[in-house]
Amino acid sequence: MTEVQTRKAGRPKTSVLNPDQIVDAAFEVVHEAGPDGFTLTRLAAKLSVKPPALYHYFANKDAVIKAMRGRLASLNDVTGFARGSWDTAIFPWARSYRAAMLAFPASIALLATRPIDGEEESVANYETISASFLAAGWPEHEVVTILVALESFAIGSALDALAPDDNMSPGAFAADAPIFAAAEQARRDHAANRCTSVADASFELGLALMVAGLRMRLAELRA
Amino acid sequence: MTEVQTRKAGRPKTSVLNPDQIVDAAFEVVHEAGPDGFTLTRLAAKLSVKPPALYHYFANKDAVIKAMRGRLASLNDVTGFARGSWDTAIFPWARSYRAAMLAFPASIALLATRPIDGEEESVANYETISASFLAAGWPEHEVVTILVALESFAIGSALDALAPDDNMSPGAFAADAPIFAAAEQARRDHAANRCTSVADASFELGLALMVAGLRMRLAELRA
DNA sequence: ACCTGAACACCGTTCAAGT
DNA sequence: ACCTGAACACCGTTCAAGT
Repeated sequence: MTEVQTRKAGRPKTSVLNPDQIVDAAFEVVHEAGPDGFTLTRLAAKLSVKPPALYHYFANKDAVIKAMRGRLASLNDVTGFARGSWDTAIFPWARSYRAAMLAFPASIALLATRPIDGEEESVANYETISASFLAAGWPEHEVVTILVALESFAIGSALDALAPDDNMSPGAFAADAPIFAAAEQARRDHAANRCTSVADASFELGLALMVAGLRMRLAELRA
Repeated sequence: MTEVQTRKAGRPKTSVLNPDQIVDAAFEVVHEAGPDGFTLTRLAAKLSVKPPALYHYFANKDAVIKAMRGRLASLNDVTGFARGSWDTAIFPWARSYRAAMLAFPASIALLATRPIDGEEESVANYETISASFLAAGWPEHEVVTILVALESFAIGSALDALAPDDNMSPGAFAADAPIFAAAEQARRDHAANRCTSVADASFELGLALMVAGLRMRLAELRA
C-alpha cells in the first residue's frame, strides 16, 4: 500500500518525477480516496516522494487539479466542429464531454468547481468550437455563454448518471404522490424497453432540447 | 469582525446556541468566506463560541451541511405549476433550484447523487410539477425524464457559478486562440454592461433554450 | 535542478474538566 | 447539560539544506 521511502535528501541523479506521471497518479488517488481524500500528502506517497517535491512541478494543489482538467479536455471530441455544421457537431462533443467526466466519477465534483483558466488543451478545443459558432452567424458575445450552458448541462448530467437508477423513486412517500410515482415508473419502464438507462435518456433529451432551442434562436437572430 | 470571546469554561446559565441559529450562521459563513472558507472554526467564531461547542448540536461538519440542506429544501418554488402554465412555471422553479444548490458549494455532488434531503418536501414538489406536465399533454414516460434534464442543467449551472468569473479566460494561451479569446472577452463585457454575472447569463440562456425546445416538442407531439 | 526535513498556520475532531 | 481548553492527527505551503 504505502511504498517505502528510502531516498536521502538532495538532488537525485535522475529526476524521479515528471508532470504527466504526477497527473496519472492524481487520478489514481482520486479514484481510490475520493474527492475529499485527494491530498498532496497522499499524492506524494503514491509517487514515493515527499509533498514538497510536488511544488517543483506545480505551483500548488489547484495547479495539479488544473492539469487533470487538461488531461480530460484532451478526450473531448471537437472534430465535428472543424468539418461539419455546428448543430450536428454539438452532439458528439457533448457526449464525449459527459463521457470524459464519467470516466473519472470521483473527479467530477473536484474538477467541475475549479476554473479551466487557460488550460492548453481546453483552450484549443474552445477555439475550434468558437470559430464554428461564429461562422454560423452567432453573435460574438453569445458564443462562450452557449458553450458554458452546454457544458453545465453535460456536467450535471454526468453527476445524475452516477446516482442509482431509483434515484427519483418516491419511496415511502409514493402514496402521497401518485401522479409522480406513476410517471417515475413509466420513465423507468420506457428506458428498460429501449435497453438504455434513465440517465442517458434525460441527457439525450435535454441535449436535443438545447440544440432545438439554439436552432430556433439562430433563425430568429438572422431574421 | 471577530467578536471578542470572554466566556469562561463551564456550562453557561442559559444556552448560548441552538440548531437554527447555527444553521443561520453557517449560511452567513458560506456567503462571506466561500466554499473553501466554510470551516467549523469560522462558524464557531461567527457564533462567539469555540469549535467543540458545535459538537453538542451536530455530530460533525457533514451534519451541519445536511441541516443547511434541509433548510433550503423548502425554498424550491413550485407555486407556478399549481396556478399557471408549465412552461412559465419552469423559470422560477429552476432558478430557485439552482439558488438552493448554490448555498451548498461543498455538497453539490452529494445533492446531485442523492434525492434532496427532507424527501417529503421534494416528493410533494415533484407531484405538483408532474401533474402540471401531464395536464399540458406530455406523455407520462417523459415527465420525469424532462424533470431530471432540467435539474441536471440547474446543478451543472450551480457548479459553474461557483467558479470565478474569469473561469473561461484563456490566460497565457490567448495568443493561440484569438477567436475564443475575443469571444470570451465579449461575453464578459456584455455581462458587465448588463450588471449580471457571466454564470447567470449562461444559466438564463440555457434555461430559455430548453423551454423553447420543450414548447416545440410538445407542439410536435400534439400534431 | 530536484529532493528531503523541519517548520508554520490551519483544519476537523475528541475528550477531560469546569459550572 | 453546555461550554472551554488542551490535545491529536492531518492538511497545504514555505524554505533551508543537502547533493
